[in-house]
Amino acid sequence: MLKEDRLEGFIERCRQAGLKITPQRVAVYEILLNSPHHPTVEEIYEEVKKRYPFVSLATVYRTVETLEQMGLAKKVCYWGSSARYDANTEEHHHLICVRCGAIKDIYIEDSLSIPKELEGFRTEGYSVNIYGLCPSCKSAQPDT
Amino acid sequence: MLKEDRLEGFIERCRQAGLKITPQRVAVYEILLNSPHHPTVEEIYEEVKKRYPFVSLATVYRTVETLEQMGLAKKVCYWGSSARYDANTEEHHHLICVRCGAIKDIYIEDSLSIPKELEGFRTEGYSVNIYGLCPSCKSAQPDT
DNA sequence: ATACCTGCAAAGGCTTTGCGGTTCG
DNA sequence: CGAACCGCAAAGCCTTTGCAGGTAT
Repeated sequence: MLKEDRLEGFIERCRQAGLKITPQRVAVYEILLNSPHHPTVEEIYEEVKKRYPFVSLATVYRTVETLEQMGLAKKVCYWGSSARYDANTEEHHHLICVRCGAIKDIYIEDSLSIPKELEGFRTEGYSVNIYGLCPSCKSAQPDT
Repeated sequence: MLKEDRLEGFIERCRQAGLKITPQRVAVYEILLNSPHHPTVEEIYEEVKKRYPFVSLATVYRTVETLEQMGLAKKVCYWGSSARYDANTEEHHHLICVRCGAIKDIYIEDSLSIPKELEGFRTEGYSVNIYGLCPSCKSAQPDT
């Protein structure tokens, strides 16, 4: 789906839900849509600040939480440090740098067929995280 | 590998590394070995306190970090809340309850063959997280 | 004896929350 | 106009750290 359409869809869903369409809110989602590197809240905040210098970090936190509840973004957790967000709703996996925490979307074939019921759990989905060193960390740390 | 052997191995490796074998340290590892539910640091702390009432939370944090560095435990991250630890070193995946955060080890066949080099990353390993509702949360929340 | 380790308490990040003023619809 | 939202600052977790006393080797 195109980004413009996704932004439109977001605005439409806000209307339906009685949520106000504020410039900050739109900016956060738009920035997230255009960030392939799964930014942290802080990073989103820095971007939003370029457009709205008086925005507060709390607003960004509140907005990403709203997006998550609407199913338009996912919190991507990783060892330590802070949470990152991902607005890519297609099926995909993550390539994660164990040194700097960078996250990259990856589309590989996987033939995992997860049963609806597993060990008493009702399953809803799954994710694959692949760990490694990203190109820049790889060259910074030749061998270990 | 048997738990007793793993505990022995841990003690042996501590000796080699010049690390002292303190009762607290051993207790943390032993408790982790016997906790199939991937306890949080707080939960490990509560268990250790049953044996050593004066243990401090900081010690548990320091010990799990040591275990992680030795490769004997892994930090298992999950959305929100606090980190959990896993001393199971066999290849396995995780079944995670999205409601209460409980984590269960799972052994399913997966035929993911991850190249050593992927999108410029040097890969080291991967993990599969399957999300869902655990038995007790499932009954507490019949349908949603 | 002497590293290393522990407990305590304080400090440090990240995230959430309360509140008064503001803005969208 | 009124509900929803924002910015600010304070408070809340979880986790780490500094320090002085204690313990394993």
